[in-house]
Amino acid sequence: MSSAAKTLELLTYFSTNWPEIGLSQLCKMAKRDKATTYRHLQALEETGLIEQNPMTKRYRLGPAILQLAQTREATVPRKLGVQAPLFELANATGETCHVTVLSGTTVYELASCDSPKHGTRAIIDIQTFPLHATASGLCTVAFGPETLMEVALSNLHPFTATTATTAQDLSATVQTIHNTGFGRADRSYENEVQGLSAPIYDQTGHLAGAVSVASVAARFTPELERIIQHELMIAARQISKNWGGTIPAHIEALWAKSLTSENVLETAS
Amino acid sequence: MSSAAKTLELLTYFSTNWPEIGLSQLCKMAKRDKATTYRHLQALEETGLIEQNPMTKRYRLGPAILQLAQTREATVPRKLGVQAPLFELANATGETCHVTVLSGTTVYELASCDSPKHGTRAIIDIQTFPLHATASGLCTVAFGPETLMEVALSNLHPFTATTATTAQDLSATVQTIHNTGFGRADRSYENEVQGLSAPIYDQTGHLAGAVSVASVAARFTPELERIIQHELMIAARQISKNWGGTIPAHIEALWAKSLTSENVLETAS
DNA sequence: TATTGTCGGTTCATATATTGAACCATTGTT
DNA sequence: AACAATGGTTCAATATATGAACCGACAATA
Repeated sequence: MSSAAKTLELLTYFSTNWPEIGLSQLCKMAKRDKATTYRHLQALEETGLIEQNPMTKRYRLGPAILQLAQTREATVPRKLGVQAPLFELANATGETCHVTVLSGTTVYELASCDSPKHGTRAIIDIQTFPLHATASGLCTVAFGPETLMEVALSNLHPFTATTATTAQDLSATVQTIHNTGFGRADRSYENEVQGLSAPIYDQTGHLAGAVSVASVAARFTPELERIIQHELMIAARQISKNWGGTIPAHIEALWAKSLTSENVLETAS
Repeated sequence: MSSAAKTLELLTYFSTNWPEIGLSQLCKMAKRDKATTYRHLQALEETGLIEQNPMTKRYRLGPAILQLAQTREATVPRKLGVQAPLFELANATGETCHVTVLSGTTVYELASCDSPKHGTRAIIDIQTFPLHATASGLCTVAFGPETLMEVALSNLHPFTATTATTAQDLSATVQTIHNTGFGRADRSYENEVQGLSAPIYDQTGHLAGAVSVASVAARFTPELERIIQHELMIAARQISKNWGGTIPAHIEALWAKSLTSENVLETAS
């Protein structure tokens, strides 16, 4: 491990819960020598990536980070951070994929990508996704701010025969998503479309949107579902990373459980 | 210079104007060896501070920066970044000091600090500063968004005999500020108060607010003015730095000119 | 199609910069 | 007053960074 890498690694110990760290503390955390760590901190301080609180003598993240973040934001907009993972997802699943973002109480489409694999494709041509009927919308309701449920309930337009049109229906659907970690819309928006989705997080630590796969219902099988879920996890992790966030531990846990239980199911059948 | 410092220095070459840099390019800019620079970039990439655009093979700032910025913002709010420099300023000048921020078209007080030096102090007890009558307000009009001038013109309330009450007056006052780099309010808000101020910038590169000193007019002398200006420069630079910004070159140039010309004036007299 | 220049990336002997145990000075606690 | 933290420093030992030369890939040029 290079000296530079060791130095940079120190940055990862600063967080909202642990914003200021003293020299000795940091040594314990990073399991490093004091002299070494001190010099590393010096290097970080020179660049303004950290600064020393003159009162407490402890170190905290510095102002230079704000500038860098500014140019990162200006340079790599969200849409750009989505392209590659979405393309991968479309290729791996052979289906049409979307990324949606939550803005206020509305779920907008940010980007989409068709797979060239099949002749028939699910074609979703909308700019805002209904909360109660699409995989993206449901996923957003499930993992987004709680007020979204009210908004969803206020418009339960029945797109198909299976659209959730009562509070009970919707609540049950969302509950399932809470248990599995994946949004699921079973022909509830268009008759021949089966949707699956996963939540995306950004640097705020809150849900920022969802990534989803729209399959043609006719060729939807449990096996395909498992493949899609697997690829959704990858895409959701990557997009979250590109947006400066990470998938929260409880969602990762749901995914892990979700996959193993299905394997059990499969091996049992 | 430590290897870590060299590595970190590479980050400074990324900017909004130059968001993506190839290996060879970066070597030229930093005047470093290719192998070395490559390894440094690797270290930065491991931490997510930079990433490589897979299409162009060039490097750009990475998503980890967003997370760090998030915790920096959560950890060190603006008000905290002001305290130390403001305290210094109050001590050095012996006067009452303020920091104001521009939000929309309003200038709010963010923090203030009294010097214990004098028995008589300028006491400014307002939460929003009039644009046309206070040093902070005028400074904000001069260096902030251009629409502010219209807002200022829409309310030329005459606080004192010297308050600018016509478009011509205001325009002339602002012009002076454009020439000197310092806001100046000559008994124009309160009869016994002489205000001086300097602009503050944040990570967006735009004016974020102003730092000002309110002197008791009775003891205001050219010499004190020079001292205050000098201390204002220091405070404005430091606060800007703490907010992730820097004083733009053209303002620094004004300040440099402003000070030398006054020195000439003084030595000539 | 051969030539040239440039790109990102790699190798390896050299030597330089990093390392950490021990040490010091301060501060706060018992 | 002794003690146990803290942040910070020193210096010999050595692990680590360095850069000239090299490679393969690509693009422009002739």
